[in-house]
Amino acid sequence: MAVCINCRHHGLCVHRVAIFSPLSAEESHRVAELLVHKEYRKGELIMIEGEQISRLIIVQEGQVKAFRSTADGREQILYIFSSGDFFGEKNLLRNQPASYSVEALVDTRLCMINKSDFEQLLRAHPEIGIKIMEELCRRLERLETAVESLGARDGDARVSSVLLEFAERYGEDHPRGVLVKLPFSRQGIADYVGLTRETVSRKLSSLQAEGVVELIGNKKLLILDKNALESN
Amino acid sequence: MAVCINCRHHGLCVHRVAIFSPLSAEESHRVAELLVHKEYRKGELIMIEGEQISRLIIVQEGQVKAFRSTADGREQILYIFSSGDFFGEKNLLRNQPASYSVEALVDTRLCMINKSDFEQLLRAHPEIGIKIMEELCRRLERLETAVESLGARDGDARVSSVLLEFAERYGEDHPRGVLVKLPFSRQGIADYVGLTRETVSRKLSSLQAEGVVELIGNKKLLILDKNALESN
DNA sequence: CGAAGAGTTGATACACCTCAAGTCTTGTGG
DNA sequence: CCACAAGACTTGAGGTGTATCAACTCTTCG
Repeated sequence: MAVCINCRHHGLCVHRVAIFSPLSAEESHRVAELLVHKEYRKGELIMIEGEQISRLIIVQEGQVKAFRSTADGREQILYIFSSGDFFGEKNLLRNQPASYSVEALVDTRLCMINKSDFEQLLRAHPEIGIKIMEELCRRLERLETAVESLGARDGDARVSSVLLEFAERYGEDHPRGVLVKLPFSRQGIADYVGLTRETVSRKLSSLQAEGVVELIGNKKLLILDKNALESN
Repeated sequence: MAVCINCRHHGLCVHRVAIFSPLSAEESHRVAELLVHKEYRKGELIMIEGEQISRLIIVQEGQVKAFRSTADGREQILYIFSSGDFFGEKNLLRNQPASYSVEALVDTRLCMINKSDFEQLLRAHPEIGIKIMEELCRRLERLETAVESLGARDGDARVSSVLLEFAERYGEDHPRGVLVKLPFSRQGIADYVGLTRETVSRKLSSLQAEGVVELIGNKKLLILDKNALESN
């Protein structure tokens, strides 16, 4: 059975992907054979807004950001995709070009499945369609919250809510609170919440001065008073 | 055949709904019998954020807004649903409570299909699932654009792009440009693009002064120079 | 015709952006 | 391992755009 090297070394990557969970063990192996793998270094562009790709792309290991660039040179980050997440589905489901660009935040390994294989799989396993719908609903809810945040909340509230979001996704318990590994630089946080890096820096500093968080270098942060963040 | 009065009078409402387009004529009639109808007056609340509804709700005739309310009393409008659009799918697909409230913008007639009937339909007609995925992708793209607009664009650009969006959806040809029936009051536009009603009013006035648009009462507007709006 | 609601316009305040200087961190080559 | 350079972050000062508050006008409808 011709399963790729990556999959042999790291466990069948198909198993990490929620949308393939309806597959039996045997079917998983067959799907694994359809997958093409590719690696990207931190900072490399994986997909470009407007591009017409014809595969579903799955993050096997690593982390990427999906973003749009505006005419005046600003960048708005829409999603962070990690291990098990997929993108490129718009091309498959609606024949539309990519509505955002994707860049690796760290060294990242991807799997890709081409359109016709994917369509066949979808036809054979309608439950995969259900899984995809669930994921699309989850993204809709995330974006609805983002729209609310960007449209109706001030800077303090946006920074607070992004910290809570990161705590939820990337936080780990710590004797004095929650330790969060930040997926972004200050600029990245700024591009995610629609502020400038300077403003994000100032907000974080004042949260630290208030004793709500403790900055640990530039890539980590300890949330001491979660309630204070939630009350924003 | 017990098809409801509304449907007899106005044509089978099932036919207006894109997601039911895979159904044959006979199946449409059977689905029509499963639908419950309800009417709402302008301004009435149809669904409340956090509510656990267990039906898919379809707009048969009229128009509604979907929005979230923030702690400080602001409102962020997320979607405008018109004839043929559906909502309440989060409850069905993910067992999640409603992530937004829905209010009638004009007198509106709705159809509802309950959860188990819908699930049965989805199982019998996987193409309906595909249709729903397509629609979810469309909404994702709309929200991605909204996030970009709210996060990385200034007030002028937001007003320009909402006018273009309305022109696309509600505009009709006119000798001097495109005539747009606005679905919202100034406050509504403000709640849609994340500004205040005063600011929207000022932006529209200055667009009029520049000869880009012509305000016709408060509910209509004529776009004279579409290019000028697009260059924002 | 009058009242209530919606829209406009003006003055002021303030939050965030911009620009700039300085500090801290990270990575690289000697 | 240290020195240095490049990049990231912080902090400050000043400008700008939008919110806020307030007065006024226009529209709608009983």
